[in-house]
Amino acid sequence: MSQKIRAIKGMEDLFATKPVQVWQSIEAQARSLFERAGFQEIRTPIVEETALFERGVGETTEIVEKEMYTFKDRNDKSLSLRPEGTASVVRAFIEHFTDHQIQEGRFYYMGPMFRYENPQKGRYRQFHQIGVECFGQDHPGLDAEIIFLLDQLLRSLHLNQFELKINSLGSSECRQNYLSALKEYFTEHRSQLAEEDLQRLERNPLRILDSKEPQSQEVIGQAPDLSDYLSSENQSHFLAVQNFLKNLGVPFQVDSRMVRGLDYYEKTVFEFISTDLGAQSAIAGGGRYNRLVKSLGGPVVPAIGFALGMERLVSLLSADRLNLKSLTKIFFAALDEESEKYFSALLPQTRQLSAVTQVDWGSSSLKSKMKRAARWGAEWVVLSGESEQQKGVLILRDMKASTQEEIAREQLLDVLKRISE
RNA sequence: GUGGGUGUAGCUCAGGUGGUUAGAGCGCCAGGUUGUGGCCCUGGAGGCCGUGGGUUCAAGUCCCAUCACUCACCCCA
Repeated sequence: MSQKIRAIKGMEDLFATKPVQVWQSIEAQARSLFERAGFQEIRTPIVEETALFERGVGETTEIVEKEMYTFKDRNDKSLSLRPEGTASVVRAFIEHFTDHQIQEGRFYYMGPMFRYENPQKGRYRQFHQIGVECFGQDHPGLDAEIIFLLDQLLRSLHLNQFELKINSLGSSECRQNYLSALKEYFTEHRSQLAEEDLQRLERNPLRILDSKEPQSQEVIGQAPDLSDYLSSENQSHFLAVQNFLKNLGVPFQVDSRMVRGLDYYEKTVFEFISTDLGAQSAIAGGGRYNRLVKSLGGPVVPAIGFALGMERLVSLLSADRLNLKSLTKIFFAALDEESEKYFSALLPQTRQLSAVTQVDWGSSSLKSKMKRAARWGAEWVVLSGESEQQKGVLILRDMKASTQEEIAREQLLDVLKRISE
């Protein structure tokens, strides 16, 4: 036997009926909500020039430094599979929309993203995101509207057990000031920090704030607070966001230690987390990125967006709460060739029914046909063999009740229509 | 990249301190029941015990390596 080819590590086939239905219903719900909020779908390529992500996501981020699927094409150009959605949407926005007088746009997307990481619960190399990007305004009301949209989506899916954390990172100047203050503070107290965190001190002091090292907690607790370094304009923006959220009835917690891993965020950032998701607690996250459009070569256009992790969300949703509707299953069992031809000729009409219909081709025994019907989950079996042929009738079996009746051929479609409602 | 756990039948898993022909449940196939699924009974197929090497008279079992899966760190959705 030749070597079995398997799916790539961290990439999954999704095929079982129930999970697929859950995905479909999430996607449908998202579309419906987003469209009503004035967003239009955008589908960008999965592959982009590597430089887009380097400049967009940030060259020193974890994602770009060691998690990208990067390769050369036949022309020796460096390409990468997208590790996230925002950079591509911004690129497309600059390419197609910024020549208008009004530089605005509301977009949503859904699709696979790729990061070369070691897989674990809630983390994959190919994973799927649903995201939203909104260009053109820097208003706290919009920040709240975007958060509300995401909150609404999660609630409409009957997701329980999640909470919203928000924070403001301030503008880049505020952040610079804060960063140096933070660095100074941790350097002073370096003896009390854990080994791990000493390394972070060099690379990215912000990360020490959400360190889980027990040893460091005390120092972290007394570290300078980002909120003290926000400019008054940023402070009032953040307060306004909170007030708008209250108006909208969206519960939230301010977490002044929350920092996010992508470089482009500033001002409002937020994260939806779940307590019963294992170590990967973030279901969705996002924030404002007012300078990204410009730094990718576009005009100055403020923007805000979020991304939602499909796999994580799906793992939290129980299929029965989504009340997935399933169609009646009708199985056609033909016992001779004449009956096969008859069922075949019937297909154009049976496919009009709001039912799942399946013809069992081939000359296996009735017993094995019945077995197949049961295994498939058929609720009804339409049976035809030689004697039915001669009498011009069919047998309709109710699999659940284990009863059956003879019906005239002419009545079949009416009867099927009735049972599939 | 680092650490832990697990790899035995299609699936879920048993197989003290090495010992002769590797098991169970479920599933699958056939028959009991000639044209009727589930329940029951009988029978059957299906295993290089992840892979490679080593120790031993003897390895599913011990040792080393390697691969895969999985959880966790890091980071993120």
